[in-house]
Amino acid sequence: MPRYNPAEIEPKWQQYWEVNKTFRCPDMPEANGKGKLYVLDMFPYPSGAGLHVGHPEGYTATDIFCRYWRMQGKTVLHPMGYDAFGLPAEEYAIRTNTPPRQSTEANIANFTRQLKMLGFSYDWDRCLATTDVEYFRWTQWIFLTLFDTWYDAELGKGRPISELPIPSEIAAQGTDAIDRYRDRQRLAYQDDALVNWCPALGTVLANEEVIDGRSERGDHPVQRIPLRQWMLRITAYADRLLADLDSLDWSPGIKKLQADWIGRSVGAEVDFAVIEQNQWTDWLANRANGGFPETANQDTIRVYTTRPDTLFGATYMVIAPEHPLVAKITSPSQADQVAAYVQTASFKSDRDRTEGDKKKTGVFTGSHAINPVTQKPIPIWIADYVLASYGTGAIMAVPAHDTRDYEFAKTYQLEIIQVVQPVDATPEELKAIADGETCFADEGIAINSGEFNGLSTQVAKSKMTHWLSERGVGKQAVNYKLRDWLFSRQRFWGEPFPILHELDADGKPNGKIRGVPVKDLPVDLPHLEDFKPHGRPEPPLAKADDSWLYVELDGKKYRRETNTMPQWAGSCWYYLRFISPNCSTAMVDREQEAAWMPVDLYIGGAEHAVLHLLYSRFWHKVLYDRGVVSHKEPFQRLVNQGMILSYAYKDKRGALISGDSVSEDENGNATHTETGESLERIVAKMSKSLKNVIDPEGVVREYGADALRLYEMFMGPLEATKPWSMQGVNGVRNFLDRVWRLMIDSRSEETRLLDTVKDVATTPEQDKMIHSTIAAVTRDVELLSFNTAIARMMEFVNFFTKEETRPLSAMKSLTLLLAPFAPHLAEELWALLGSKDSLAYAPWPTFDESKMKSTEIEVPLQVNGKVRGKITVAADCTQAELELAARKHERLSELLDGKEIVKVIVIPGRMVNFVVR
RNA sequence: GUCGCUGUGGCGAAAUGGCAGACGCAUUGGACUUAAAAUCCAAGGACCCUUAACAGGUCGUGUGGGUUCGACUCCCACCAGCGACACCA
Repeated sequence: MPRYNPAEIEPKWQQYWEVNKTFRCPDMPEANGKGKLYVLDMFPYPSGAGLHVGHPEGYTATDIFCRYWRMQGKTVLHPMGYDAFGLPAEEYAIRTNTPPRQSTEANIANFTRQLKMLGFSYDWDRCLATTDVEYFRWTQWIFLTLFDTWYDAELGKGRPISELPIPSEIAAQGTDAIDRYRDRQRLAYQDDALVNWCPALGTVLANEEVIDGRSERGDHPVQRIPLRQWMLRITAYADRLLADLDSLDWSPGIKKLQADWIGRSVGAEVDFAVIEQNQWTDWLANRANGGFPETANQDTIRVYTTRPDTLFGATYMVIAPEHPLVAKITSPSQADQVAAYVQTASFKSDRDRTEGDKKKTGVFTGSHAINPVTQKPIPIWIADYVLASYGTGAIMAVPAHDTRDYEFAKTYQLEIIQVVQPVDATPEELKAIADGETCFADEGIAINSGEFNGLSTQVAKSKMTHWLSERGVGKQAVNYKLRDWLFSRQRFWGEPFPILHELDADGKPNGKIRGVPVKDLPVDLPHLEDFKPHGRPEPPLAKADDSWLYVELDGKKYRRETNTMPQWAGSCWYYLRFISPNCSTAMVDREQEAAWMPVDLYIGGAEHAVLHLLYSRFWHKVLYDRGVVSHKEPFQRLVNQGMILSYAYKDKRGALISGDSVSEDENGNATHTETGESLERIVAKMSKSLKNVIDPEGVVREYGADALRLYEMFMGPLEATKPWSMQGVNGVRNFLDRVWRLMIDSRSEETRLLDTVKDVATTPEQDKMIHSTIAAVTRDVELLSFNTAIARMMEFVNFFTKEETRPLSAMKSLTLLLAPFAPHLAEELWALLGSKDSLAYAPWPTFDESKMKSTEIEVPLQVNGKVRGKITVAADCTQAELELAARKHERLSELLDGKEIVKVIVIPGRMVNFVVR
């Protein structure tokens, strides 16, 4: 009667673990254990929809890893929490006019219930949410630290703002000037930025949250408007964020993604004088004395180029429509055209600028600048293919050697001069380039470039840069695609900034700001009556009561900052809080931080490959510079789980059919169960619109949590994208049933071991199976190759199912191997096999290699690489013996008869190959 | 457009230079059963030849080429699917 019944044993063991605090992690790693292991999942956003089958994929992988290493004697830190600020909760609040905290807490409770149902071995006592006031107290504290830090480029290190050297001319202007100077240097600073304002969402968005001119969330249009915003100076850390990637155990793909996002390039800044040609000699002489200025003067346009070697080919210039010199250099005759163009560009979203046929547009300013090497005047154009936010917002255009400039020059009939010659090109290609019929953007040999002729691109670059800097006209420069991080949001449901704006006698901000004193943290969110956005880019917190909004401190009146932080803020440092979640004196306990960091294994989806990881690394480095943490990098090893897809079905009209009204025949042809119409099967992301969402809770109800866990791991490699199949779940459930029946008498009335499970010695053949399975599962778990580990356990079970007697020791080994994968079933069997305690800390089985080997092995015999026979020989057979045995093989000797044997390859224990003619 | 990942039976996959398809699903056959379910056992890449049977042969890991005694695996070129980025000078 007693069949394997997960509905009964799973809640039982979950309760056991909870009551006994089986997975509570000590404050510090065990002194006499085998070391610490910090394994982290990317914590979820607790959406109202509950758990998705994608969540348990990574969580099961880390859980198996943790349970395995606990059994191997490591002290394991394995926490879980919630990234709970964010737009959906606020949108729900706006719809229902209930505080977001309410729905957030309900969602968290639901997520926790669902996660516990899957039997993960988290230390739930460490659970936290980014929305906990005691958590964001420290998020605000970190912001104050960023606010209190400037980046010392010479030392390559963030330092307290009090240590910032004040230039004497600033100091001479008094304390207000000093304050303004300091505010400009802080890692957290305010700037009038062109922001992505999304009217539909009522907020500005980070560049990364805008996709093709539309919001990533909700797909609403986004406009660019100037607004005073908080920025974080992540660009100061660009070099370190790039260089320290080397030390990390991440996949090359993710590293490359990060490196490309940072986008470091080395080139030169060059000044082009916007003057008449007859003023050139004076200008140059002036530069030769004064050198290359820190910032460009009013009469020059500074450009950034990665190809200074092509300067002789710079036949025109382009500045961005937002460039500060636009008004100054526009000639009266061009003023109308320029104004119209600039206005059109400002209304264009990024999508309009980049999408479509990408035909380049622009307008002539009427002014010219002097090319510093040819000393000839070249026209200055305005075009939106030049971005204000990269480099200097201006370029020298070299149409012969840059595809964008080439397109533009062709459109407006601008001059094209070839200055680089390809090294290997056909005469036709050479002619096309020389005639301006083709653009050549690669490296080659300099031509038409005066004294630089004949130099390779690499040499010409450095010689040209040197030439320019000697004359004070240019210098070597490094640029990054990475921009400073736009950190403020005009939303309610986020961390308030711990910043106060000083007010003058009239109650107007006077431009001075200060941080909220640390002792006054946290700054909690105010109570709001109304959550509806008002459609202006002014934050909802501005609607708070005066009692919250206005503060008096040291005799001065202040108004609170009303922006809130983006969702990234809380997730930037949660891995640190898990180490000492209740520490009330610091964001993380110093000693515990040093003991547990870095995170040894971090698993999550690839969608966070760039932003979350980059932002976290940035904060971590600032905290490192300020002595809060002891390691340069937070996440030593990173693994991205693959996406789980699902089958969806379309009928002939393309309409989507729900999976439960589809039947498939043995060839995978799908038909509609009601109409009999044949359907097309596609594999796609799970979505409501495709009617192909799998609900993990339903799977647990029908098959059990152990089956769900096992299936998610058995589907394929962790990092691969793979489609969900309910039949596959049934398959692994079947395996768990077989494990149960291997040991448990399913015909008895009460749950008890089978009579065939006996405490007897194992046979050599059984030993071979036992030890090779232990060896394989151990290796596979360490490599995160869970699908193959499960396959090996299946082979083990298939083998012992056929054995008349099942030695108790073998059954115990299997139970322990299975424990990380299917912990509920394993605990139940472990108890039935006679143990009183949980197996969570039972020693992992060990293997003996000498018991894994057979005495005899079968070796394939090949002729010219084709298998023509097999022989069975002793496992330790030598090369000579093996060859001799092969020659004696009946069929082989027939085939070899009369042939000339050119060569014999003998690999002992593997194969024999005769090469004949 | 650029970069990255992937391509192996009806399906999910395994094997990273040495017997392709472990393991699982689905399928088929058998045992058990009055019967069914469940369970247990077994078969299976395609094609060909021969057969009562054992056996034997050819082809086969997206396509085309190459390296090698030997290639799913390494190299070159291409095709397809998925994903990311996308005027970054």
